[in-house]
Amino acid sequence: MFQKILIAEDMDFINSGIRAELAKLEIKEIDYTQYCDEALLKLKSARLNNAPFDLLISDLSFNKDHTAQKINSGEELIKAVRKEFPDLKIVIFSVEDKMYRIQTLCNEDKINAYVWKSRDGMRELKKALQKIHNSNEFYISPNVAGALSQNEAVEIAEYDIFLLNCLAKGYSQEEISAALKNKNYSPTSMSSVEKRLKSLKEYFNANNVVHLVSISKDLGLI
Amino acid sequence: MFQKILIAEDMDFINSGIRAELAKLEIKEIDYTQYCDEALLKLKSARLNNAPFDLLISDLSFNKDHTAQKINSGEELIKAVRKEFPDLKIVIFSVEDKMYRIQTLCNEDKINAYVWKSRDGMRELKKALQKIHNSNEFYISPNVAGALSQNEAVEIAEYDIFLLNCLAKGYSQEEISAALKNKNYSPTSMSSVEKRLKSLKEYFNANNVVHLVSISKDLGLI
DNA sequence: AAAAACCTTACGGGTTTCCGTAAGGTCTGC
DNA sequence: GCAGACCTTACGGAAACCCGTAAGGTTTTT
Repeated sequence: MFQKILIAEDMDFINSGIRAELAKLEIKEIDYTQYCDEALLKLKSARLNNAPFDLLISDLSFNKDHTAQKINSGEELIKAVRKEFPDLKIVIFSVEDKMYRIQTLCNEDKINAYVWKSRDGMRELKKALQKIHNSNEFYISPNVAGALSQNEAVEIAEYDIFLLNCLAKGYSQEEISAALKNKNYSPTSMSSVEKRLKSLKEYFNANNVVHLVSISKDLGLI
Repeated sequence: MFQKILIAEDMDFINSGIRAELAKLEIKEIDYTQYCDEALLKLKSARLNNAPFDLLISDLSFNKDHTAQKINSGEELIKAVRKEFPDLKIVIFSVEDKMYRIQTLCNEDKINAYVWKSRDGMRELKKALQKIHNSNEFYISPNVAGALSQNEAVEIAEYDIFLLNCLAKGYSQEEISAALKNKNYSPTSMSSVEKRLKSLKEYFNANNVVHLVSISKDLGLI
């Protein structure tokens, strides 16, 4: 089994749960942190001391608190870790079930397992550790596996996210056009905004822009 | 301290964490369940056996699974428990920070503590147990205490929630009027819908209906 | 180099929403 | 019983959005 595991999880009651259960698996060393910056530091420090971690288990959302952080989310942490440790095995343990975010993590950040924080999340976490330790197979919780089996990934550009965010904030199309100019996006005309919104509505099968924004919130795009 | 505690929490990894930490507090008996129906049954059964629980710690959201339930949420569980056990101390331990839902629980369901599942959630859970055991004082996590200190609670009628849900589903105002007639709400004219939406926008300080729906989702109204 | 394809923008017309006003009905207070 | 307040609805005009078409510029393909 894994010998040295780092847990990056901001909630103390979840940290306790994971540590209590993993302790039963005869894992020699289990360390943990509630902060992303400290997680990266611990990984680096361990490598320098010739006693590297062989697994990182990380949450995705880290609530802000008084401690200023350079790395503000699990996604940022995973990117930073993957850059620095290309071969380290990484398990995401998250409540997130939004298709868009899971796809990005699996396809771009090359995580080794995605475990959904469901009722049987701990049981699945253990299964995932078993599976990825012995092989290079990828593990994903059955309930969210559908996020990856879609024929087409949701490919929404940063431009579109910006549009949707402007809509959600109550901007008119004229104001959206002005905001696009402000941020040096291209194109910026109102006609472009109209056309892009029309195609987004078609893509998501939305009846109108209210529906579009509602769907986007449900999908976790904004 | 409390002698016999029931934990109603659907996630196994959180159950583990809470039990592990509470075991350190010399609480004689800690039972748990992942299902609402079973929670109510356990409370009733214990009373019948003359060995009642003196505390219930419950989550709010319980994901559905294959096991059919009559009670489908923490809110429903709390209502049912409060009806049957008026004096039982109840602590909510939840990730929920939406003002609207917290207000309803505290004002209507008379819970004894609301502990937000934050980074220090476990530490706060312990503080809450200390506080409510010794007295009838109410405990709420500092971070979400603001939800109760608002001068006016958010008082949105069922009619308004219906309106907002229709909007989020992409209905036009004409379609909303028809849906209101269908459900025997009153009033139902398009003019009434216009006027009610106008006043909701004013109430929430929304620029337009897209903004209104976005705010409503953020507040947890829909 | 030229043609074709694609992108951006403007524009006009239709539809929906927004907003205020007015009329009629109901409820409340005197 | 009546006046005043409030609610519901209709309506008209303005504003915003929706949609297709057309023109000009840029990129790609031949």
